[in-house]
Amino acid sequence: MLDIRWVRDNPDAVRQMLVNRKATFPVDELIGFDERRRRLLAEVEELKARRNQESKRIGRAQIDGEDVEALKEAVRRISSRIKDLDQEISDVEVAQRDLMMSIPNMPHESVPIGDDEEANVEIRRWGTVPSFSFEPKPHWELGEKLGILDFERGVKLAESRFTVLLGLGARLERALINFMLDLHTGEHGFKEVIPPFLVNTRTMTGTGQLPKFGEDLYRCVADDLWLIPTAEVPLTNLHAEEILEEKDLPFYYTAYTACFRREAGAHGRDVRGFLRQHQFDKVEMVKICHPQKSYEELESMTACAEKVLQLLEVPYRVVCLSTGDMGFGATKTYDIEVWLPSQHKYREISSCSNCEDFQARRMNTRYRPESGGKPRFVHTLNGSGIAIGRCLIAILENFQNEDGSVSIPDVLIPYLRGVTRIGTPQS
RNA sequence: GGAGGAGUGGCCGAGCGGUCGAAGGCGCUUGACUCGAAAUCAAGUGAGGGACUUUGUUCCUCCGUGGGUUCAAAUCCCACCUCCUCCGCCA
Repeated sequence: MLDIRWVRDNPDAVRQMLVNRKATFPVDELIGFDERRRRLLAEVEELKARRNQESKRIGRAQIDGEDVEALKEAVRRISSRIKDLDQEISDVEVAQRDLMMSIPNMPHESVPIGDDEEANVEIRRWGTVPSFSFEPKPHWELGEKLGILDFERGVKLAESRFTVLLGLGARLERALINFMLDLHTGEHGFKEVIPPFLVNTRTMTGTGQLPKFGEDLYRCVADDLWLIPTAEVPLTNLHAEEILEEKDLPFYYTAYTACFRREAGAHGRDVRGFLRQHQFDKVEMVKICHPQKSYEELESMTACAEKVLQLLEVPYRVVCLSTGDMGFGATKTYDIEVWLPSQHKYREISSCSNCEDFQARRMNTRYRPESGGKPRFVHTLNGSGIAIGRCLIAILENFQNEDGSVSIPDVLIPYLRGVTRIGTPQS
């Protein structure tokens, strides 16, 4: 959520942002609501001041034994008018807030302006793309042949885009989770969290999934709870409605959770394989920090995600998303993309974003400056650290051998109790 | 799920329908005392929004949440939420 006072003073900047993001939003309507709200507020507050004064007068007059009926009647009329105005204000506030909840965040000035992923800017590459002496197979072929990915039974148990992991596939998934959590807690200073996988509407609204993107979420209607699409939601909301001490900033949280996404707009995209699932595992990183530190925190958090791939020795690149490709709440986003030999291109495996105070406003998460003064909004960041399923894909494809077996990256071998290879070599 | 009890400021805890944004205590901040600390004493110490002669004064709102009664609600009524105790069920 943006600051309405800032929007009021900078409507043209907001309009330009909407063009850059290829979004539409009724800026004038919003400003109209705000003007009306403030006008009504001034009127009702004056009436309330009068009512409070007159009521006290009635109390005193009664003690003195005066006749107060006429006074009462006058105040009754004021109260009735106040009630009408309060209702009107509440209606305007609801309407205004609904609109405010649907404006995307202002991108940072360093973000490339463009319509879509074509305008994204590559920042750096790491590792060498493997060259195979044979035609590398896609992960779904490798996984099925090795008996570690079962797509048919996933569909049987649930529906399409659900997959069963078996044997060393499940073990590898779990090894990746443990490896990443150990890295972030042991080397990067994150506190490990196990949050609820279902959250309420308020929490979903705090990070920006609601009200706009409900179609992408699974919902438990009977209990009015939603399955989390990412651990960003519960982790960022840990401090919702709190005033933190400046000296306690920053907070670093990491969590493994399953993530649930309806993929409503993705029909026909990545239909084969494990890349795009309704349920997938992810280790997430969240930072809650001082406003002046959020951009350096974005750089260091991206480095934390990169470290995972460096230790696994999987080639990747980092891109800075353009205004048209960036998420709703972000001011700046780095995507990390891993090399997938079967597709001969880089595919997203992590997304690290600074949201500045956009989510903090929605959640009402503030800190008290040490120098004194009013509480101020914190900045929040989130990043995949990293997507487990896609990481498993990257390992299967990049570490495949000609005989269809897959070698295990050195760093994971202890996590697999010494297993160095999935599938026995045939030659 | 059934039966009871409770929700007040950072914490504990008072609060006859009007002078209560809320006693008292703890904690915290500042000052005095001290070589320094402790103790003691004094003062201050919630949040949000608005106005103005914009660092000070003033107004409005907030006592779990939302309604209602009333000239006036922390205080009365209703619903909901959360927590605690006991019983039942359960990984």
